[in-house]
Amino acid sequence: MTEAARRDRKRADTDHQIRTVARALLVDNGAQSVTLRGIAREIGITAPALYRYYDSFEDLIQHVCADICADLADELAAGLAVIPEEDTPGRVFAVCRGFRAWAIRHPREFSLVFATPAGPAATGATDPFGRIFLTVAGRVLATRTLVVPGDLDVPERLIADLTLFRATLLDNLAETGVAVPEHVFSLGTAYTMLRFWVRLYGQVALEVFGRFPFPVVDAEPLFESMVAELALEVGLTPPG
Amino acid sequence: MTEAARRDRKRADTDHQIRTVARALLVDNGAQSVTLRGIAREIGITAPALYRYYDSFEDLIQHVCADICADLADELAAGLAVIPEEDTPGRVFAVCRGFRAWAIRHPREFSLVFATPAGPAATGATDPFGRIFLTVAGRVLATRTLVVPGDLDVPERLIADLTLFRATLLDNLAETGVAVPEHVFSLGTAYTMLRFWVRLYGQVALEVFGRFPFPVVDAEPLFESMVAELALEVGLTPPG
DNA sequence: TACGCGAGTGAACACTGTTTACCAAGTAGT
DNA sequence: ACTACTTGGTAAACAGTGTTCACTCGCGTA
Repeated sequence: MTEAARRDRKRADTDHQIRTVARALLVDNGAQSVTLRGIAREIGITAPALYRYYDSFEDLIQHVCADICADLADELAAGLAVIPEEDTPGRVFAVCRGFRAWAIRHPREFSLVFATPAGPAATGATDPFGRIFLTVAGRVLATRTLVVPGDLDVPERLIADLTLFRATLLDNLAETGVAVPEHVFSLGTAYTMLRFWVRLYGQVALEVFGRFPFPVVDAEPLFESMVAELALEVGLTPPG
Repeated sequence: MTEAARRDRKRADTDHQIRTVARALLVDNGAQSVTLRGIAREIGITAPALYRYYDSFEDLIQHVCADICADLADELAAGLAVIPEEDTPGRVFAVCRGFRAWAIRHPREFSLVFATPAGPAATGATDPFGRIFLTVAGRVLATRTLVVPGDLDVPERLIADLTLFRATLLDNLAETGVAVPEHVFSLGTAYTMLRFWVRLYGQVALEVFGRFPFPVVDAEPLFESMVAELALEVGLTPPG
């Protein structure tokens, strides 16, 4: 029994090593240098051995994506831990700034995770980053100090999707141990989170991909002004 | 002399054919199926011959990107041509909706062009899509019926970049024959355009990539509400 | 002790982008 | 008209890719 456990641990060990090496290759030498043979060579085995751990190359990098998302989640959570729970504006800003800072510090990981068209299957709750954003932002908004549009103000045609979104959110929060009374999480709250995400993603992706319609020399004030405007709209007083 | 012209035309012909076939492969069989040998096979030549037309594979798809952007620009321009010049709200909505419609109709082209991290060199005015957005949106905003923040209201740290942006814009407009008095194109206008672009790109990219934090069943009302909100903020009365 | 399972290997297959040497055709120069 | 040169194209090769198949070798269990 202990023997089987040891064997399993060793397998999990090299499995972890595989993904670690893959990520190292990605950050050091770019996405097109992460290859089966390259990974295998780096850990001292041969390429076909990797098929004992993953069904295909695609399968491997999908798991690498999951790892990356987990790290991003950890970093956001760590940044959030420093800020008192009552300071909702501070927490919101921490998440936004943390996301941008991570994206800038890890542009290749960001590209891999966020610029790869995900099949319709990945849009569910299993989506790695979905959990991050849902959990982190959900915790913040659970303190319900936001000024959000009332349920009657959200566009009628959005109700169906927003209801689904809220359900996903509450499920995810409950799963991580945060119980949120359903009545404090209005459809307006869900709508606000969605708008947050659209602008945050747009701003960060444009900056990382260099797709602003002109050569921006310093994107930070642009980002700061956007998040300040965003916070203002939802009734958060930005910290000085 | 006519002989040389014929030769040049033939060369331009096959050159055009190359990019056309490359795009067809992209659209029909996905990005990973556009390959030098595949393209060559489709037009009845062999792979190394393509090097008479492009320096490398990367060079080729870069030109394909340019073609794609040109088509997008044409489509936006065509949609804009139907709407009278005085109807600024209609024109703004046409651009936004046209961009989304094109992205949904051509998801693979969209991914190729907008989800590929562009080196710092491509962020200049030579960037293919930069010209589109700049030109199209610039023409619209040249009618100056927008309610934009005054120059004194734009965040101080943004002035440098916004000034550069405005200069790029005016240059580009002048280049396409639209002369805009500099005083009607305030920094606030440039700022507004940037905010427009961030949200539009974020929304469309999230939809095409399937990266919303929950499985959206009908993204259109989400898009419509976003663009309506956006228009409202800049003082445009949305059409019924 | 023999069995079986599982990690790992080596060779092969069908690809990929890219380079080199070569070739045929047509233009240009004298 | 007869060279000389450019131009578009080819065949072969090279290094590398994901993937498969047959085959080991070692370890845990019956």
